Amino acid sequence: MALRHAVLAALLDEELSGYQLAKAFDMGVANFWHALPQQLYAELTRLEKEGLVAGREVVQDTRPNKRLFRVTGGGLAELERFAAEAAKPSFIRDDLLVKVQAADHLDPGDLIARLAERAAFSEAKAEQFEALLEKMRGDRAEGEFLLHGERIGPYLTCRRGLDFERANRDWCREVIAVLRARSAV
Amino acid sequence: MALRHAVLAALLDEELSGYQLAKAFDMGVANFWHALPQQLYAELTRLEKEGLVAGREVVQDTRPNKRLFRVTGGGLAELERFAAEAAKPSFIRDDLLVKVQAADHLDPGDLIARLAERAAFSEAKAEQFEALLEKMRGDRAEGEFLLHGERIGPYLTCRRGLDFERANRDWCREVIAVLRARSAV
DNA sequence: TATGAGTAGTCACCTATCTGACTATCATGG
DNA sequence: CCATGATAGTCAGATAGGTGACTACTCATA
Repeated sequence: MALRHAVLAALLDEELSGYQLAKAFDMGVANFWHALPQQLYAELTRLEKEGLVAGREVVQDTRPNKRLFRVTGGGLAELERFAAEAAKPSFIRDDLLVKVQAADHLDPGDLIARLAERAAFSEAKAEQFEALLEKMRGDRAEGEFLLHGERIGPYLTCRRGLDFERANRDWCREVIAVLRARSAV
Repeated sequence: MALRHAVLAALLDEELSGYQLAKAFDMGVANFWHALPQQLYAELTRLEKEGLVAGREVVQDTRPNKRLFRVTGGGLAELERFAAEAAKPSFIRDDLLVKVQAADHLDPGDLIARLAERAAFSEAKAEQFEALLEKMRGDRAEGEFLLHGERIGPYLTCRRGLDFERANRDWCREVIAVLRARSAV
């Protein structure tokens, strides 16, 4: 159950509402975890009950009221504990890879269409990540920022996300090229 | 529910028992999916009930008997259907990334230890994949194999797995270097 | 003046996946 | 002769994660 830890990690730098957190999980946090809003609200409720985050009601006149959450000392301790235990090895789990595995027995046209979709998606994601990275490091050079910046955690995970999406995009294009070349023969 | 499709894809080229399938899911298939033996036996039972795979009993005198499964016409049709529908975008979901996201608030020593573990793990995985790729393409050059080989699906997914693990390894090493440099300041 | 998009959040259910314990038999090494 | 590991498979139960439907208010725009 690392969703709870992903939530804690995302709340470390900013006080966020469930709604804002859901947005974060669609952007920056998406580099390392994914969750739907419903899961996040549920997790925040649990975390608050356990004292790992603290919420405070913010009354807004022009919009619906919201609850902002921040990580408590207990929450930070829980993250420390989590960071100290061995991380489970991660693996790709991807529909598209399953389809390519079966490529020799399937219609290449369908496959090429899926690969092209994914290449475009990964390209767009990569651009988002690049923009995020630029925003985080400001006008500093990357080396300088990584050595002296205050919040490098999100930057480093975003870098991993960027490389991942670029690799996805390149792989999709290579597979498309291979399938096309074989069809042409 | 793509586990069923991962199982079908894995059974396309070879007739396998549940036990052998579990081994495949620990090696080659691990490039795109992961599952425990229990899940595989359960899935095979379901697939057989739906007529997507067919099992046959093989009596062995020296070992316990086993059931070998192959994909039926219905199973292949199901894979075709699956390949034609849009693939869900995949995302990294990784404990280690969660930990790095929180890096600015945690003990760097713990983190560096986890990163070093992962780098070693990814390095080992990458070597396994390299060996698998060599085995698959035999003495042919890669370009030649991809153009004229018979079973390129598993090769292409393995290539993706190799790149993924190499990227993991490199990223871990970079993060370690950054954390060390900041500690030294 | 509807209509849709954005903000903010909740409920109920379902299914996928993981954990841990279990039964067998045979082969190998110490 | 006993322990270990490989082969081959099963069951029960827990938890994580996903799906779909829903409320309610405000703002912009067509």
